[in-house]
Amino acid sequence: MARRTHGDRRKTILRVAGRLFSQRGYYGTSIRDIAAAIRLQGGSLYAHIASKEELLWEIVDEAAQAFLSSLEPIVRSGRSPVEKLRLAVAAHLWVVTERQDAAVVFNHEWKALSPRRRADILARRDAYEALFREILQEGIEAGVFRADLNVPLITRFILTALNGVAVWYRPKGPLSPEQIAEAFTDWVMRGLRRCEPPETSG
Amino acid sequence: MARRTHGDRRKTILRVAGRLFSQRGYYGTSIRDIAAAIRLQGGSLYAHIASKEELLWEIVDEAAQAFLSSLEPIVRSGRSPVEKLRLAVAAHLWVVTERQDAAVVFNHEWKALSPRRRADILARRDAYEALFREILQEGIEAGVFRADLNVPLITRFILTALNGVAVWYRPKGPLSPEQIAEAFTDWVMRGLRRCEPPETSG
DNA sequence: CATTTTTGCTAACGAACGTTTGCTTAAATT
DNA sequence: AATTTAAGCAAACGTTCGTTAGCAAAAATG
Repeated sequence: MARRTHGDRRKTILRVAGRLFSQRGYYGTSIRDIAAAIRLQGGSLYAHIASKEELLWEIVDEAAQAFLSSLEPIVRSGRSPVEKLRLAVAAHLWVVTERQDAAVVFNHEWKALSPRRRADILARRDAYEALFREILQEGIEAGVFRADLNVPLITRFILTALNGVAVWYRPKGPLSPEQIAEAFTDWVMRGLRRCEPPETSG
Repeated sequence: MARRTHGDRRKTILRVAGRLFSQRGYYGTSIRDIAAAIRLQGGSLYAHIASKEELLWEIVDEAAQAFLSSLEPIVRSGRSPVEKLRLAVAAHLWVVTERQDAAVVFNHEWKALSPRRRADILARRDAYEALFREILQEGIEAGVFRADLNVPLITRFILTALNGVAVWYRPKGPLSPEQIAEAFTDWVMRGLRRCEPPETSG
């Protein structure tokens, strides 16, 4: 059976820290806040963690991994640009809704990291954005997306709008991640595609 | 001539506080940080301000005013929905680029306000969003925008993408606010409009 | 020029911060 | 049952926080 309690506490701490960091920010959350949320004394956390920044790092690092590892196979697949974009949007929204706190912290609190770790996260954020740009670029070169798109700019618009979902999404709200993905894809795609007569009637 | 220095110092403090709050966040910026940036001692600021939160409030309140007062006349004008949306996007981006720090602080640091002030800001933020929704709704009812748009959702996407510009925009960068507005409007509008043959040649 | 007001300094306040220490209890291992 | 290991507490460390008090220089006002 191995051990039961060991590591569980640590995961609880990480989960609670993620929630508080996402709600109040890194500097707005104290070690004692995190401890109190699981009915511990502040100092007791240090039996499980090395430092407050380590907590932030683990949350942000895990989010970076989640984003990158979900997008890479899509970009590398042999699908069409349109299909790639559709999947990429869905994948991004999957991470954003399934790991909401980590996504918010990843997007808003990376500045609180040490310079070395901040640089690491920024590099991976850039790599992610570059993968997204690749899809748009490919679509342009394949002639399915309009050639006059400002790819870096539009990519940023898309990613910003998608990341914003992490801030307002509520699992018990009226919209499922799939519905959000569909509405977003549907709307975004129209802005990208070259003008063609509609395929369906209506 | 009235007084020369009076009020200047205060405005300087507000400007510097806005910059630091936007770069490091409210909790990540200390009174001594702000003071040091204008070569003063921490305590000296209190000859000009009542509290740190007052600084945050003035920045956020001013931004709220700027956003609302720039959008209201557009929504109330007799223009077409398409023209209203174009102007609204341009106005939003004008505020966001011209008062960049305040816009970032308005979007990211309002949580640090006292409950009463936070509620005030949230109400005005909601009012702003409602004005934006009105434009989309009007466009649907006029038959120029697609009827199947999820208006609250798309409005959120648009505003989030626009607010994101406040984070990455650089006045000395390659893109002017006007270029950003044009690319954005151009792209967004295609996702909203009902399919029609283009009116203009080219 | 005298005086009031503004501006800034130094020093300190009490509170909260992240973190460490030493001790105790509980759990797991032999 | 004895012993090692893990988990948590209470208290304190040194630092930084927002803010205040008392005093000095500078500027504006009469």
